Amino acid sequence: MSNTRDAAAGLAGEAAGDAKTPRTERGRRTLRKLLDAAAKEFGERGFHEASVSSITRRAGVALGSFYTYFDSKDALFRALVADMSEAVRTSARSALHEGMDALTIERAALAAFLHFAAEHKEIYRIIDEAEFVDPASYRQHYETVAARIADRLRAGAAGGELREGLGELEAWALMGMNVFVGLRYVVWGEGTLTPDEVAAGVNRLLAEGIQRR
Amino acid sequence: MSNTRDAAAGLAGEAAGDAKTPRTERGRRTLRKLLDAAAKEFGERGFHEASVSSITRRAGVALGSFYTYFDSKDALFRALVADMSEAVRTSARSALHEGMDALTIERAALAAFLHFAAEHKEIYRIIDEAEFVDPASYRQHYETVAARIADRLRAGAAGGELREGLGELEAWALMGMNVFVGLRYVVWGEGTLTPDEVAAGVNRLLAEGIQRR
Amino acid sequence: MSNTRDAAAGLAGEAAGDAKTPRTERGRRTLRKLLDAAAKEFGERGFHEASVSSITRRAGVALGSFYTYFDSKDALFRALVADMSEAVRTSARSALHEGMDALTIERAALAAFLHFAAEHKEIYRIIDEAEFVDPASYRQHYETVAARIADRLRAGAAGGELREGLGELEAWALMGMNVFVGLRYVVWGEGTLTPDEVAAGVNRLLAEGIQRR
Amino acid sequence: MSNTRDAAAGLAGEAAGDAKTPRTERGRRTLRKLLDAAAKEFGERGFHEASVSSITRRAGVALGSFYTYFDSKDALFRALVADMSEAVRTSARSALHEGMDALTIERAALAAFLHFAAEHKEIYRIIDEAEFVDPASYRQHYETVAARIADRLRAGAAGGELREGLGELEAWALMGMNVFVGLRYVVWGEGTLTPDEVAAGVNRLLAEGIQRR
DNA sequence: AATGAATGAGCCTTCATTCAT
DNA sequence: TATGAATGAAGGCTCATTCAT
Repeated sequence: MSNTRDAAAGLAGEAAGDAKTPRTERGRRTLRKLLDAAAKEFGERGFHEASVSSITRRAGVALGSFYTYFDSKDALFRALVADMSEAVRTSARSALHEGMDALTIERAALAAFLHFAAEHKEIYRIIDEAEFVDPASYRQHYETVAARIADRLRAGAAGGELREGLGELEAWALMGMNVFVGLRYVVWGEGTLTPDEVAAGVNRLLAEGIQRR
Repeated sequence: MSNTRDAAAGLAGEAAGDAKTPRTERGRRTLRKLLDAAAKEFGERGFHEASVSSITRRAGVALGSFYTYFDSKDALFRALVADMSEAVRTSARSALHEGMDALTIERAALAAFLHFAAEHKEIYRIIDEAEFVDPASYRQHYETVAARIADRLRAGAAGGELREGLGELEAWALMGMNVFVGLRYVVWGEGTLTPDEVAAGVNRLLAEGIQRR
Repeated sequence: MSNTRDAAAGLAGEAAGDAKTPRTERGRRTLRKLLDAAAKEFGERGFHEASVSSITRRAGVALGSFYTYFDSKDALFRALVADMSEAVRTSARSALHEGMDALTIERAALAAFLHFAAEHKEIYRIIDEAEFVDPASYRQHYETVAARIADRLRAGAAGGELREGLGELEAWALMGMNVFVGLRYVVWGEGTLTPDEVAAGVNRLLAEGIQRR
Repeated sequence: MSNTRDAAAGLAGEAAGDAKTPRTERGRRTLRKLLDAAAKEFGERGFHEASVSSITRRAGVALGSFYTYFDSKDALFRALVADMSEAVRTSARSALHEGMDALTIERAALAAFLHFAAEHKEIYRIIDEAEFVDPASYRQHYETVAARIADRLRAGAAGGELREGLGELEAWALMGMNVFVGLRYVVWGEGTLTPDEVAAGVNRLLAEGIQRR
């Protein structure tokens, strides 16, 4: 994550709240190595199985150096969650363009998310584990995403493309759909459907529902 | 969980796979106390923060007694996940009756799930944490639930109530909706909507979709 | 051991000091089963790896029954060591006959010991481990054996068959030879030499020494 | 052991196989303290009664430091056995000089061993206990020593000083003598005979045997 | 006598964090 | 900044022994 431009932005932003700001270029590189190693380690083994020493070993820095950049293992984890949360939202946002109709927007957002998840499978484990390690950020992540979706739904209704009465409830439902199909078809794979096929299928369900007409 | 009739059934069934069967009545009581204490402890503190010794303290039995009934902390957790997984499915199944139409069935299943979750809030933490502690059972839980939903959707389509082409993808989407609205409105509460209102709202979304017609 | 006549005698004798005497025939059988199971268990796994519960499991009796016959795991071990110690000495004694000359006596005693060890390989582990579990009986065992050997050597010298001046030192040396060749050729085997060949070789060494004449 | 020159050599050699090599001088000191404390602790209480925490307490280092240098209590024990085994052999070897005749060599080797044992009484307990804790190294120790003795006996025979036909069997017998007289007169003491007197007595037995001539 | 559940002290090991260099 | 040794609290698990039936 943190080796992409978006993440770099994220890092400079929210993640900085938990990481200590390096003063030298060398320090900046060390911090980057730690963050990358941590994303892999947490993604593969989960927060509790991951150890600070294996993260530093992976990053190729000394154990003690860890505490030059983070106050604690928890702080690193929080930085990472914030980083990823920001990155997912950024990826969705950048998939949306002027002039798309409301349904197309939802499809594009889901497709973007699925592609993102395909490249960063750690994201599920890391954000899900926040429920246990840092409940506040877990909750905040989903509330923020839901709020965005709700805004789009209301805008669509206001624009006459979507039916009236859509709001928070529908946003959460929609978000749940997206998360679960991502888990099933992207993370667990078994490659039956591509991200775009999944997005199309879900979009139809979203548009028409399941009732025969 | 294990103090409900359903759970008792579950215990005798799958959970027994991980717990050693007591031979005396006293032993049966001790096992029950341990399971109940564990559900609370894991629900409140999560797997890693929970300690065997605090579970036994809660249960009012000696530390060593734990190992009379479980091979390890992990084994207890697995027993609990199996127990809960079984119990959720049982609660949904028992809400369905002959003669319900396909959409009503989905609404009833969701409402049942929400009511169940309201009474057993631990279920979210415990099943979610299985992703980290026992990934196999986590996956199996959701795959089993999805398979049931998919069956119902196909049956509804066959019966002419639902549109053609519904299958696994839609089942996962539907399951995701249910799980997330449960998290938002039941577990996190803030009491804005009752379980039945949530079920009704989601059901409408499911039936018609979001498109204006 | 304890299922041989000699051992039974031993049991009624010294071992009784550590085992509680059963009052009924059923009790006698249970005690016997425990002793036999213990000899196997201690022989295979050593004192510390052996557990009271696995001994009772092997013996086919309930865990609690153990304490009907022994005060502790240590007491059982002591009983066993005494039992074996007695049995080894008995086996050597019974190999000696009137009219044997002094060197033949030593060869017969060693051969008897080696045959005994071949049938009761546990003996090495059990007696050796006494050094750690019950040092007094370890020491006593070897001192008793050495005293017997010393007596025989002195008798041989008195009878004019052996040279003058033999005593405790030579007895310990002789005992060490016997124990080590038993370890090498009987317990660790590799079947290069039979007990009788070993006894013959050692006896020649004993008779003539190693110097060229 | 490790505070002697020989042991220091041993440490750098075989023992290093089980201990992690320290990178700083301070680390080297800590490792040394642990090894010395362990030799005492194992010698006094035996492997099972010794606890890692009492070893570190004795060494004056924190509990956790133990695991900076050893993977486990077992690994420490193995390191110690290798260390001691090496040290005994070294002490014997260094007692032998050019020009000694075959019998003198054996006497000198035994005397050296007895003096060594007098200063390091732990050696008996530690090597003997290897039979239970690490059987492979126990066996290897004695096989190595026996092989050395056998080589010397064959060389003596080739040189015309010892009789023909000496080999492995006689080596084991000789080793057994040495070990047992060491146990009796050095470890258990009672100071009746000095190491040199013991060595002389055993050497005569070895040279002439016990038969009257 | 026999059974098997219950007890709890004790031990090894891990690992986040701090310190000295 | 960087390094790696040092620290010690904490926790899972074993098992000899005792109890209740």
